[in-house]
Amino acid sequence: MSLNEDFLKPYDFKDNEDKIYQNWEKSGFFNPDNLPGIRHTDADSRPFCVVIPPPNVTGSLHMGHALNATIQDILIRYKRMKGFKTLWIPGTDHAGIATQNVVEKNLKKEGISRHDLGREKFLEKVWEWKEKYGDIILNQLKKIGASCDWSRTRFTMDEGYAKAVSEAFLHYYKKGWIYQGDRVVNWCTRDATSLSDLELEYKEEEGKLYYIKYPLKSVYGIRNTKPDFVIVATTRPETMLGDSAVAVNPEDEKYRDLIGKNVTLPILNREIPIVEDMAVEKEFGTGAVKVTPAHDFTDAEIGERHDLPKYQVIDEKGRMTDLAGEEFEGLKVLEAREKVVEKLKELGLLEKEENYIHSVAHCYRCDTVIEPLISKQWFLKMSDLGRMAYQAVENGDVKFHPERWSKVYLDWLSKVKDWCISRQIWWGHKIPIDGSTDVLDTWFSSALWPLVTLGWPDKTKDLEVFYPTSVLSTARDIINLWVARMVFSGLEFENKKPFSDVIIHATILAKDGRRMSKSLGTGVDPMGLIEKHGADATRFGIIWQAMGGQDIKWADEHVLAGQKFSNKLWNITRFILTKVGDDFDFSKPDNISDPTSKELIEKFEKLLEQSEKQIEIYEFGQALHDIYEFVWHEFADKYIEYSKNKEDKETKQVLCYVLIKSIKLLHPFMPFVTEAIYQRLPKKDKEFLMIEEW
RNA sequence: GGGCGUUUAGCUCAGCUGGUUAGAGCGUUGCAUUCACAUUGCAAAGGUCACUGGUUCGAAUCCAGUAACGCCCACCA
Repeated sequence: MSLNEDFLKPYDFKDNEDKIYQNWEKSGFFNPDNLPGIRHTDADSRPFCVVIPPPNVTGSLHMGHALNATIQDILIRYKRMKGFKTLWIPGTDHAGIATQNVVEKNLKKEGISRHDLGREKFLEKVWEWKEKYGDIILNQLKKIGASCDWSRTRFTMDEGYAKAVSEAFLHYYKKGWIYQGDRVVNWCTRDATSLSDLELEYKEEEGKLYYIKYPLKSVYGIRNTKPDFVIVATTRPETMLGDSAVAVNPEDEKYRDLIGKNVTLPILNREIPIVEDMAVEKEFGTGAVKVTPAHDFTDAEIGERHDLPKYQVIDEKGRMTDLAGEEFEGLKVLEAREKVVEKLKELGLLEKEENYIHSVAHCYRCDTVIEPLISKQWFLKMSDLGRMAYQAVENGDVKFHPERWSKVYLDWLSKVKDWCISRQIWWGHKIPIDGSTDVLDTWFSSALWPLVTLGWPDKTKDLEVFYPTSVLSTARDIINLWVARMVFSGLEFENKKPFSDVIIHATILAKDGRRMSKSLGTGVDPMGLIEKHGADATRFGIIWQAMGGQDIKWADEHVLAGQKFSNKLWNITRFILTKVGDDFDFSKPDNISDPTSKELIEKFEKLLEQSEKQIEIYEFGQALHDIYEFVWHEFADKYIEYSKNKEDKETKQVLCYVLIKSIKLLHPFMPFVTEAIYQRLPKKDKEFLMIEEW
């Protein structure tokens, strides 16, 4: 027979990948409604459904996305070929603060701030931006071969989503689980919004520990033999202006006699009490601590226990308030710090200062130092929800892979605090109570993702058929931020866990083990790899290195190996087509008489069985290694060489069988080249390898 | 302060429940090009499996401890 002309040169991914993807999309088979019925008797009657962790609309694909997309696509393609009704829902997240920041930054180039525009106009700009750039990342997913059902694409601020979010909020509200409270929150003075604990990034910083003398009221001017001061140590002297007590540990001998007495707060000359509290560490500093209930989390709790007044001395913009006193009002925090220290020196009340390294919270988006301050926020009670989410994993309803990540999840939930769900930004879902200008934390809407993508709160067919979904694959850093919250949302609103298995995939690091990041210049761009080596090769390179969930120190050469492997498959096919000519046989050989052939088939059968097992337990890297080893070194290097001086029908049949089965086996990993090969096989009435039986 | 992970060939990593000469990819060296493929084949070099001690007939693998590196959590002001 004559070969297609393109078979006469090496495999060219550029000639094939885009074309093939378009044909897949045109076929409609990404949509389970169009998929030919369940073809397997062993297929579970349940469909197989995955929701994509929606990437931010601001983003473009990074290596983590590429890994995660490949993992999900492997599962989806494998299950589709196994005959399951298979659905992968794509979409994007509005990513409140992140997106608002990007748009603000763009406006800044034109010299405009969001306040110049006003809320409504600014939001128009954000929507414009979203329409223009929001789909980039989805198109990049197509490039990598992701077989998502694009007709079901969702956005966390689309119409249905807004309805769902408000329904969820009101549901909690009616249950009495949502309340408003004056609380110390993590405040980003740049973004002018509160942040949750999970949105912070701690960094080790060099600071100073200041030892300040607070004059003892009761002995002031009476005796000079005993120390006249209580000395407290602090890294933030400016907050002393908001002090309402000094606290000591009740078991601390040094201060036992002083409990209940008063000291005079220097500078402001306010009289404040000395209280006892277990939260105070005897060993730290002097063992006595200043208490600033409006600007510190621990202090707020101490204040609560002792009914202390709260003096807010720092405002939402990070400037000192009138309560800080005339000479400090209006100063920035750091300016105030300097001035307070100066003043204390003047008064002779600064005992000493020490260099001190401590970790300081920063905004994870804009890197500004967090200012804990008291403000009115909305909270969601976590006691019941937290327990529900905890139990789902504890009793094995939801399983983590690798299992060890369940510990991270359980540890966090076992001491979870109420969730501050309000944010003072503009881009997001408005809190559905009249008069509130706050928006909800982005994760409030993300928590509903598996529900809303299937139609909730409406009782849709999709919800009935596909909920709960099967597997969630995601990164470790959002186990608490996102996974835990989806679990309790699912249980609360549909009475069912949102998914059974959670894959926590590897983190891809730069080759030297550092984080991949744009600013460090350590990032590798997956789109660049696809451009250079093809999507199959990129997927191969990624999965080749993804062994057992271990972190990956990225090594490019495996992508090259993947590209070579594509070409190898191509040439194996070319050889077999040339050899068997019109005798191409798609049936499985039985009663093999030739011992070499028999041995090969036995090995192959074992590989098939083993690969299936490995995919089922999410050991994709190992599966790929084994398949590669067999196809290249058993089949090509040995058997094909052996077959060269054999012309019998049996040998030819074995060649055909192993080839066709191998490209099926590899299709979930390398969908393009395998499809390209399949399309060139002499088979009547064929559609796509994508929907062939595995 | 807690928790977790890693340490095997020059580099990136496999090695499951302990069992013959410890494997792969890339790299290196030698040989082979009218033979499906040079994006190739054949062959070779290269490892006291972090360290110490223990269990065992037998340990890269199990146990205890040490060290180095990395990550996460926590209210040390």
